[in-house]
Amino acid sequence: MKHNSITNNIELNIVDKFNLEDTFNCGQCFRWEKTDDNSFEGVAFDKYLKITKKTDKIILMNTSKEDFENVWKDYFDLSLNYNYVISELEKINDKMKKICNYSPGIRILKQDPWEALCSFIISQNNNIPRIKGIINRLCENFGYQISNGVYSFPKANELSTLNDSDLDILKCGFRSKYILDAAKKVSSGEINLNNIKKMKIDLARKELQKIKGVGPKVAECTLLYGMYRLEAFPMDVWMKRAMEKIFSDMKAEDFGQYAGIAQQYIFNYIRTNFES
DNA sequence: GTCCAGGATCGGA
DNA sequence: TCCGATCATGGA
Repeated sequence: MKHNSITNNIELNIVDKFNLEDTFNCGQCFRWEKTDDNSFEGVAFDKYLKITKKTDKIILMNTSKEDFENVWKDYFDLSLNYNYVISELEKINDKMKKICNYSPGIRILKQDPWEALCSFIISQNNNIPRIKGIINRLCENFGYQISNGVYSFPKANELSTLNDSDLDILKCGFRSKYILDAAKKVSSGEINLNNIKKMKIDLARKELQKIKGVGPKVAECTLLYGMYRLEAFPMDVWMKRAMEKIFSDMKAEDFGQYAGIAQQYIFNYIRTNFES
């Protein structure tokens, strides 16, 4: 018989400059919200978490040691030394150094591959508040209830049996048929996300783009946020703007093995500093 | 009313 | 291969 695991607060001494607000609000995830008491709450891998920062500590509230070891430690990418990553990125040039200094507390969240794929299909030609709304409705209508008012992200096989009109409730427009195509191909095994995760990146890109509604940008986001491929470098309208204005002499490949993290710092910088 | 949002697809040059 | 129109929806 399975007994309840002991829940408790888990305190982490802040490694690097880990900043919750920047990490959750930099456009890589859509299921974390700030609470009245200046914490954040969200769901990942079917687990709810409330997390907060107090001076020199990050506090994971009411969680268990197992969940920390099995889920959150990886999810928050706690094994990677971001001070080292930043020191490498700063070698690129002075502009990159300045941008690293702007929001050095961002970490790449190691999200579930299917959730990342599905979320970024929804993100196309869309804005972040509406993306969050659509994903909320997706979870409330087709996920299962984890606890009061908290829902899981529906799995591919849970969506694969639906038809187009079932998704009308999401109000996601032309993206419905893309979500269903992805769900069918992933649940049938025609597209195997676990295999793609380990492929050479060019082949991985091609495989993901076999799904309708998945082009270069969505594939790149899936690789970076859902498959921890830090060399992936998503180029959206903001990044194109930044590459023109700031890095006109550079290409994605010039940012090295941590290009994805560089991209995240650049994206956050240009999106929160847009002028003229 | 027009424009835009972490784009992709389609048809026609 | 490249380019413009189009795709739903909602907020500014």
